[in-house]
Amino acid sequence: MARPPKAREPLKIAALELFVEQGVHGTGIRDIAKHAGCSEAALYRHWANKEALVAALYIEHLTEVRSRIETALASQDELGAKMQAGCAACYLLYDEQPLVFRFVLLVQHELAKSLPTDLRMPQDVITEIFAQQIALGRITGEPALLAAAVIGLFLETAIFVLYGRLPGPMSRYVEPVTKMVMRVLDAK
Amino acid sequence: MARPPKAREPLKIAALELFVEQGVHGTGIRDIAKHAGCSEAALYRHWANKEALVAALYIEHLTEVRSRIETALASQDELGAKMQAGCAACYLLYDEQPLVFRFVLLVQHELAKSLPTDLRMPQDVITEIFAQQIALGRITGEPALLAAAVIGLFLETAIFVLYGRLPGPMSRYVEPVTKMVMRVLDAK
Amino acid sequence: MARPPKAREPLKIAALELFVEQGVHGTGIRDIAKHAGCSEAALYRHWANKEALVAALYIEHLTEVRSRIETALASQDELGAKMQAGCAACYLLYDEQPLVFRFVLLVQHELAKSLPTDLRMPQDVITEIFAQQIALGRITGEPALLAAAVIGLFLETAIFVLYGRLPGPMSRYVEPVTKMVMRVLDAK
Amino acid sequence: MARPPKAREPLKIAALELFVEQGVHGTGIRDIAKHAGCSEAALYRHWANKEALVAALYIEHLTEVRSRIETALASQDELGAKMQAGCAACYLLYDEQPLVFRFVLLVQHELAKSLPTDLRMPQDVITEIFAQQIALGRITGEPALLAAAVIGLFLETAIFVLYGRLPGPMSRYVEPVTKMVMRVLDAK
DNA sequence: AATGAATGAGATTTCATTCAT
DNA sequence: AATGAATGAAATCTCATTCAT
Repeated sequence: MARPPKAREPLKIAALELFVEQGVHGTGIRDIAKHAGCSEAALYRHWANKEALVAALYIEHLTEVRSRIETALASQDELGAKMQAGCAACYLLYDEQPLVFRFVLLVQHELAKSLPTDLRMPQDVITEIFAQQIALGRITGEPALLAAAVIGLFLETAIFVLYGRLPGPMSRYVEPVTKMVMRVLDAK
Repeated sequence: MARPPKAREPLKIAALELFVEQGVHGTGIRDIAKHAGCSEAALYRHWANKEALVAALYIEHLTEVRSRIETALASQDELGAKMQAGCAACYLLYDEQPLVFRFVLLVQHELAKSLPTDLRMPQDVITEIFAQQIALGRITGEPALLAAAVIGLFLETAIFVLYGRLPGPMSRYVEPVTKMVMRVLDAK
Repeated sequence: MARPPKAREPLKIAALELFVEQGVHGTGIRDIAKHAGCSEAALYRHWANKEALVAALYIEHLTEVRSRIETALASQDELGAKMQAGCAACYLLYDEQPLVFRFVLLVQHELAKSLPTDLRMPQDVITEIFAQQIALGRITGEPALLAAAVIGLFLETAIFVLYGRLPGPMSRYVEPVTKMVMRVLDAK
Repeated sequence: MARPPKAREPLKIAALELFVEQGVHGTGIRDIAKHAGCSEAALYRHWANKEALVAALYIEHLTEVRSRIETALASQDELGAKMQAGCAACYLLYDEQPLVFRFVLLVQHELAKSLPTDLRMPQDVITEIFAQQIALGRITGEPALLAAAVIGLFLETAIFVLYGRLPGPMSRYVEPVTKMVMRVLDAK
């Protein structure tokens, strides 16, 4: 049996931190390896290159976020409760693991190309929920448009907190954001 | 009278196009010069360095967007009409000059550091409008939070169109987005 | 009795294939190990390093080729018969074990330095044969020059087949090449 | 007007020398730049990468060799005279510009892939000559096979000189090689 | 015994910027 | 004035080899 990987997790942690702090392009392999306490070459045993590392991190954390949302939404029956639960789940994540949330948020546009096209995104989850609710007659409108509105409302609030335009912690906005979301949805 | 500079505009156009397509970090001086049909050194005649070019472009276009919004908002008295005018102004810009809109939208996070901190942003404009409306008793709430919600709702719709999750043109969403914005604001 | 090594043969086969396809310098240890279905470290259990593997492969296969030639030449008395037998032996090898032939052929220049200088080469065998024949008065000329001519004539035909300039199989050229060789030698 | 290129020719000369001495794989960009007295980056203004430099050098010198052969062949009417002129032209090149000849000779197999498929090779020239001579009834046989035989005979003699198996200068072999070539061709 | 992780050294290549003409 | 050549520094990545389990 070969020795167990000792650099993999430190590399992931270092990369996440530095990508959030300095941006993906602003962070070099050197930086990551130094912070992880290993050689630069070690990175290449675990990921084909820097881009693959970024994509793997993004997919991993995006999937985590998506799962949280799915779990939260499935835990409630009524639309308002679903929205509140989903919002709470994400905003708590923001407070508990700010790096994960920020990474997913900040990196998304840099990756459009190199992602698998069949990756299920949080947007898909929200859009489907709204399609269901429309089918049930609870709300009206175009599912994708409602999803865009709700997600934007929800995310930009987090960005305002991120850039200091609104004071933290994030969780304090669960209630007011949920209310605004429900007004947008204009549910019966 | 001095003859007009020949390389300046082509360089700006090329830079805008390439920054949107490949990102700022992904675009090199050689790329820009080649697309502009001039030499690499020419760029340094007009801007101190690449960073200055990026900042100048961003400030110019952001200012344009902000001015459009200010003009549109000032052209109307009532809150609903203001929102509609501002939304229409921006979404028309999206359809007419998609590069400008995308540049301002996509490049913002890449630039957080290297920008003057006193730059007046569209967010400031919106936040002030809401502060005024609150002072007038037309709406209630925290101005920055309302601004975050409205801007997010408005922008994410554009991002959905950008990535093909919603069909274009952008201008078709002026009315429904305005309606959702007004529901968020819950104006009297 | 010790159990037989399990990785040795797969490594040799994989190395041979990859060296022929990609060149010695273009083939890495990881490539070889992956193709052989074993670990990279396994290679170092059987050879001191990559260079030693290359040299061992080359010497083994070159010796095989040389032995075939020696055996074939020794099996006949008359010069024409010798040439035909040697040619047939090699061209049959080409058809039966194309990798071996190509390896010896293509890799030789890549290796000039790292080989033992006292390695007996096919060229030496041919040169000696011609020296004998000259001593016997059957042919005239400079042995090394005749060897160069005959070997070149013989090898370049194989290279033409290798690159598709002449159709295979190689064995179809035994007779015409032998005839040309005999005309070059101008034997009595 | 920009400054004239000062590094291009020194880079070509250095590359040719080092490739012949140490092999293409054994020669690094560093080596080349140091020998040329310029920076490593200078190379990339003139060629896209190392491979492109190798290919450009090969094509340039191969074309030169091919032109010499074509000129020599065209300068004579009779087959024997053509062969002698072609052989003399190449062997003189070997003596005068040994680097060029060795480079073309040693590098050929490393490049099979990255070459334009429509590159006219010396082999094509020889094959066509023999096809013509066959059409004229001067010789008989398969043009490509005769070309392989003649080229191999001719080249391997040079390789023997290159590796010290035959004494130089190369030009001393013009006459005996031409005679052997004519015996191979068995011309009327 | 055998693995796959880890590494140091070095390779190629990119880049924004400066320079010489 | 304007070009394209040249550059130093750094980035990414590769490689043969050694190490720890």
